[in-house]
Formats: sequence, C-alpha cells, structure tokens
Amino acid sequence: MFGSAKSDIPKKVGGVPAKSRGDKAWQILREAIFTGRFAPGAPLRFQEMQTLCGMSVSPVREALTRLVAEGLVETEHNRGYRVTPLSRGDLEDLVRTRIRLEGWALERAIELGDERWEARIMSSLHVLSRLPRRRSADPRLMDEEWERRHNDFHTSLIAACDSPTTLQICRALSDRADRYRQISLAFETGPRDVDAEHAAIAEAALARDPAKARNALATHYEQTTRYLSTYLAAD
Amino acid sequence: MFGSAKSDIPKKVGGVPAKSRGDKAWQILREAIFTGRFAPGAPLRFQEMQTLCGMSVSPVREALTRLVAEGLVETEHNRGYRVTPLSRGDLEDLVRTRIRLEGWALERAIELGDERWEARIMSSLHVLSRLPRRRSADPRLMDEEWERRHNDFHTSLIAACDSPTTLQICRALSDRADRYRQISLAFETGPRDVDAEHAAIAEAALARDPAKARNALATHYEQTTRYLSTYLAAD
DNA sequence: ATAGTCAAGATTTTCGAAACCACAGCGGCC
DNA sequence: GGCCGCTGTGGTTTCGAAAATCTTGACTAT
Repeated sequence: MFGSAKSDIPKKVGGVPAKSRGDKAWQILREAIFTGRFAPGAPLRFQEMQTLCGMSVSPVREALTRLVAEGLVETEHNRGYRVTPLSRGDLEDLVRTRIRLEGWALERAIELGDERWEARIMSSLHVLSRLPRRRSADPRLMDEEWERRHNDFHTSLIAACDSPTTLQICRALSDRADRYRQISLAFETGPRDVDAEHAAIAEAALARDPAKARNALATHYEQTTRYLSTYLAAD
Repeated sequence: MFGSAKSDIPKKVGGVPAKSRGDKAWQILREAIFTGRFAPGAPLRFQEMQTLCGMSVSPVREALTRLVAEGLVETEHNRGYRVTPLSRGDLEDLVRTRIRLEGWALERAIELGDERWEARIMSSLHVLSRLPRRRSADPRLMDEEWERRHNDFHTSLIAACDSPTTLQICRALSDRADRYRQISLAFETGPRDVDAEHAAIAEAALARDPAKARNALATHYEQTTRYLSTYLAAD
C-alpha cells in the first residue's frame, strides 16, 4: 500500500508471527494494554487505534471482539470499548480461581507426567532463572523476554495434564492475571525471591508430591495479591 | 431501511433482545449451529450466512469471532470458518471439567446461599418439571422453552457462589455442552428420569449436604455421556 | 431556575466493493 | 510420463465511506 507493501505484516510477539491484520491488531492492542499505553478503564477510540495499528476499522474491530471475549476489554453497545478496569475484588477472585483450577491441573500433570515433562520443567526453570525480572532500562517495567520465559515455565508445569479444556481456561486466566503482574512490580517493596518460589514448585512437582506442589503454587500466586491489593480500588 | 425500519432488529432469544446486528447475527448463527442447520465440522460460507442473517459481512464476521472465542466455531486463516466438530474425547473432557468446576461452585453456593437462593432453586425446579423435555412436534428436537428453564435451574443452583470468574466459566462450558445435549435426545433409548435427577440435586443442595449434591450433579452430567459417547467419533 | 427539545458534532456500526489468497485445471518443459 | 508454473475461479479479508446512534450544549417553555 505505502512503500514496501508486505513488510509491515510479519511482526511478531512472543515468537508467533501475525497471520492477518486482525492478528496484528490484536497483538498491538494487547501489548498497548499491558504496558499501560491504554490505562485500565480508559475508553478505546477507533481513530486512535487505527492510527496505532496502521490499518482500517475492520481488523481493529475483530481484535476488540477477541479482547472482549478474553476479558481484557469491555463494551457497551453504541458506546464503544474500554479497557477492563483492575480491582482488588477481581484480582482476589482471579487468584483463588487460578489456584483451584491450576492446582488441579498440576496434580493431574504430576500423575501423568513422563520424562519429557520433567525435562521441560527443568529446562524452562533454568532459562528463566538466568534473566533479571525487571527491565534494566526502566526497573518499573517487566522485561519482555522474562515474561515470555515465565509464561513458558508455568505452562510446562501443567503441560502433562490431559484435559485440553482445563489447560485452555488456565491460559485465559493467566492472560488476565498478566496485567496485574505487570503493575505489581511498581509496588513491590519488600524483598521477594521469585526464583526460589519457582524452584520450590518445580521441586515438589518432580518429587511427585501433589499437596506440596499445590501449596507452593498457591503461595507463589498469593504473593502478588499481597503486594498489590492494598493499592487497588476495592470495588 | 425497508418498510418499518426498526421492527427487524428486536428479535429475541432466551428473552434477551438483540441490540445490534452483530448481536442478532450471533444469535441466529448460534441457533443454526444448535439445531443442526449447520452440522458439526461443516464449513461456514459467508454468502450463505449473509443470506441467512439478512445483513452484510461485517456483523457476521463479528459474530463468528465471538463464536470462535466460545469454542463453537473454528477458523484457519484465509480458509474460512467451520463448525467445531463434536467428538467423544471432547465431550468426556468437557463433562469431567464441568463436574469438577461446577461441583466446586455448588459447594460454595451451599456454604453461602440464603433463603432467596433456596427459593429460586425451588421455583426454577418447579417450572422446569412442568414442561416436557422433547418438542411435541418433533420428539427428536429439544423444546426451546424447556432448554431455557433447564438452564435457569442449573444457574440457580450455583448462583450463590461468590466467584464471578468461576460462574462465567461455568456458563461458557454449559454453552459448549448444549450442543451435545441437543443431539443426545435423538440417541437416548433407555428410560431416563431427568426430573428425578434434578430433584435429587436440589434436595441435597437445600439439605446443605455438599458431597451428596456434588455426586448428584456428577451423576446427572454423566448420563448424557453414557448415552452419547458410543455414537460419537473417537478422536 | 428547571426540565424538555432540538441541532451539531463526534463516534460507533454497517455496507458494498476492492484486494487478496488458496486451490484446481491447464499447458509447457525436462 | 511426470513435474513445475501460470491462470482462472471461488472464497475470505480489508478498505473507505455512508448510515445510524450517542453526546453535548444551546434554546424555549414552564
């Protein structure tokens, strides 16, 4: 369209190239919401989004529909879209639900996991621990690569669970929780050894101790709530 | 647009009027998938959908995006959309996940429910039992009103649960299961007293017996699997 | 002053056509 | 004969603008 027509499509996020403009819009808006470019509760205006994404209204609209389904964006008919607000109540509910559901998935994975499952956990834990959590340039922001690896670690823990439906829901909840994780960095004051928390989960999982693994996972997830909930609106 | 401009918008499904063409397209396509107008695995062509919905491509596309997010429809880039196939494996996974998740929601509701919760269960159970399950005209099809009331009964059971996230997921899973329920009628041969199954759940819930209620719910959900799974592709 | 009405501007929603892609059928080349 | 590339066809995806809708603010009547 303008200049080199194709070269603006294959932008990647998390290693996955965008296949269509709709995909790309989804990635861009998602990223914009995560980084706070669009604040929680802020209205999303089409003109701005079109400029940001460099495309027409149709793919933007498709992306928004997806984001609504994922719970990152809300809509009211004929009154546009807005970034879903964050709140203490939502976070607490989210964390409790994740602990319950992902805890079950973890137990199941411990039951079924083979050597390959174990190996993937060890490898993803290792590469995760090799990276600092905060971005060196701006320590209030999360390092993109760290987040990718963190995600991979948690995915690997439950990968051996045999319920695709459960895994899919876990992924969706993890996405919703990402936003809280992002901003929690700005508020964490006390010392927190995230690496140790991860190692504890992995150790219990490989030792095939379901109760212990579940506990470690719960502790890990509850840490974020602890730091964050006092700073969030009660709702 | 044509004749009386407004009158073609407020079509209702389940008592909820469509607010936009996108909503209406979603309702129409959903209904078409449930009733088998579009069979499992069948490709969804835009021309046909536009004719069926009586509108242009944009709202149809929006509806499809929503249906994909709900798992009723699948898509492959540049190769269109297709109705998500039904399979034995998917059904079994779905049912197990529902039993686990909805079982927990039920326990929680039993813990928290007040008089209003009890009253709603009794009332929705009553109106449900007053209606035949099969459509009188074509006994292989499910009565629309019955399905609405059935849904309301199950919703009322867990309504007192205090986790919006969990309730939302339960609703989504219930929607996915609807398709299996619809076709199960055509295969059910042996006698099955659905009303008794419902009554058993309600009784245990009102008696505040979590384990018993959970069991009754599990039994109820497993019945459908029992009748259906031999007729479904293994996958 | 207050509520109700209306017009203008801003924004979302929908349309119809253009651009684009996958696939099948055909013809040339090794 | 088999393989490769071209091209036409049937479909999806994206565009740019028109239509519908909401918001705002001024104006009028009570």
